[in-house]
Amino acid sequence: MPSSATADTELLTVRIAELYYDENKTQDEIGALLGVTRWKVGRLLTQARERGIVRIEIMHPRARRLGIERELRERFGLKDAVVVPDSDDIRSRVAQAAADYLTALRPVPRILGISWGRTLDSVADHLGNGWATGVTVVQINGGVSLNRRPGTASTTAAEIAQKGGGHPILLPSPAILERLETARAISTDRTVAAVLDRAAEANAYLYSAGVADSSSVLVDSGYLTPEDVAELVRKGAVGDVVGRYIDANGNPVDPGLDERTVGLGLDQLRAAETAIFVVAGEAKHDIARTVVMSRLCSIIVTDESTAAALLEEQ
Amino acid sequence: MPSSATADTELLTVRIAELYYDENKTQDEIGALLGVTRWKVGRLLTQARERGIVRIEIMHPRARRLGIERELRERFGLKDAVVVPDSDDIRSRVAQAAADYLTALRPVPRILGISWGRTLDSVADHLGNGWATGVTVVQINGGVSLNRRPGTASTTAAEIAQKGGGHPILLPSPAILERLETARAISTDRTVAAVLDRAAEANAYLYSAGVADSSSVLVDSGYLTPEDVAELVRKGAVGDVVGRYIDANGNPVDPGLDERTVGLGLDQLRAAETAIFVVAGEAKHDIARTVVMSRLCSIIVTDESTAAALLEEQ
DNA sequence: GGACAAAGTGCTCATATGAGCAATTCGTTC
DNA sequence: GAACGAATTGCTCATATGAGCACTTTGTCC
Repeated sequence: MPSSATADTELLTVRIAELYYDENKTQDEIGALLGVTRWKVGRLLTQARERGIVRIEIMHPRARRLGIERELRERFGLKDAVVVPDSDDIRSRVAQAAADYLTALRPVPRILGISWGRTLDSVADHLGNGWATGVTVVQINGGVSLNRRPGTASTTAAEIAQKGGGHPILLPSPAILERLETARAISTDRTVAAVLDRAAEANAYLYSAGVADSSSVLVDSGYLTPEDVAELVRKGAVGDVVGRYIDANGNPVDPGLDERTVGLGLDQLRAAETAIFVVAGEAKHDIARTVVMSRLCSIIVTDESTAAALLEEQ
Repeated sequence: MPSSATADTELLTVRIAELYYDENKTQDEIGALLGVTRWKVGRLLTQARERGIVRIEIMHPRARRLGIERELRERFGLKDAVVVPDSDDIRSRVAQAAADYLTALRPVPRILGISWGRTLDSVADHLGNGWATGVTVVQINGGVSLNRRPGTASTTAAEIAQKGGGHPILLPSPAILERLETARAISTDRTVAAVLDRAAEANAYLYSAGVADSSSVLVDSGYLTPEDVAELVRKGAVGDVVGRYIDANGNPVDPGLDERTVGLGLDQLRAAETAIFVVAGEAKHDIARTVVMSRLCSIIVTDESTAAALLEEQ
């Protein structure tokens, strides 16, 4: 009777698991109690764990998924990856994880380049005081908001700098300019150029990405109209990274627009030793894939389902 | 900064737990990796388990709650207790647990006394072939169904006996008789008396209990009318055990009715070495309490929430 | 029925781990 | 600032545990 033998073993396994994990008896004791050798007890316990009869879970808002992180690192050649288990407040948990990562980053960065947006804001909130000592926080893309949400970009930088015992350097420029000449003029202007030079020297970058649709912060802030974005999408735009719209291959969708965008170039980001990319949420799966595949980041901080989406193809 | 120190420790604990349980690294390795001594790693792991950061669960239909079982044994002086975790099919899981218990019972009973009803039926179904060798299964209370469900009681006994390689002995009598004289006459009748004698000799009893309301099997089978039951409830009936209605103290509610009930007496059950009581479900919390408190059983097989209800009072 | 591969078993031994204890640090109270 | 008790730390040592291996059992194919 093979099936009943299997059932017997399974039942035995369950009893053993209970005695070991709930009653914390020793494998010897269990063996004596149930009439099996302690080696068999040990083997059945291993099986119980492998077969999922015994489930060990780490229940904590700051828990991570190290297994998936390893897969991401290996699959995409990343320097590091941080994956947070799915939950109802992923955005906040991912931001927390990014803040934790930044805090634990060694060597402590002397200059940190950051983008801006809702995600970065949230990371700033989750950072603890003293996360660094005397850090210079430089904006890496134009940050003056044209419409509402005044000062968001600058307060993010200020908060991160202040909590790291340092000071922010703001990029005094719009994100996107209307005319190419203006963009060139502003980029070479002493005050702006100096900031971009500091940005280029940063030891680490921390940035997020936007989705290419009318919900974009760039639309919200008045740099682009919903029609502009629709046009970009037609040309293959997946989303924006530090203000620059890219296609599925990670290249600027619209070279003209790209030239009118003020800030660190994508290639500078690609060349960076430590480029930390923070993404969360279903909507950003596509742009996340693009960023990771086109090697725009060396480190990713994300949620489990985004990570799964990245890993699932072919 | 006390709170931030606490937060740090907690975060460290989470990291340690991940490395230990998910990545199965050794405590040494973890210590080296995170810059703490291996003893601290060990201590934090213990804390993590105690504080519920690490949750170890045994996910299996036949899992049990040994901790609660121990409490039940101690609190009520039971010989044994079997508690199954709550789930959506408690009835079936509890029946399975009872079947498992019976199978593992040593010494293997030569004579088993059983009651009948939905619960017992289910236990019979869950028993495996060869659970005993040559067992005699005796009905301990009258079992002829008056209305529908013909033969239910006898098939239960037959199934248990057959699977145990033995034969059933049926009690050829109604559960409750209308007149006292008939009851006396039938109980002293050779065929019935012989069965009751065997029942009294049983090495173990297995029975369930009914709730005192119109859903009772005794109503269903036509022995009592819904009005009869309503009257009994008025007199304090909580439910029935082997066909006998008892009050909260475990005494017969209606001595007249009790005398007209054919089967093993409650005191015989109380005196038994091995009286296994199987109950499941919210509705039976009260009768379960009564049975346990009035020492009608020496072993209880039940679900977690029933057990919790038993344990919760003062 | 015999031969062979696969799975399972009992064991040795190196290693990982928890209990228990002395030394230290920390936080409080005077 | 001194004195005290409580918590925390690093450690020793006994014990629990898993890896690896020879041996046995089981199942399968000819």
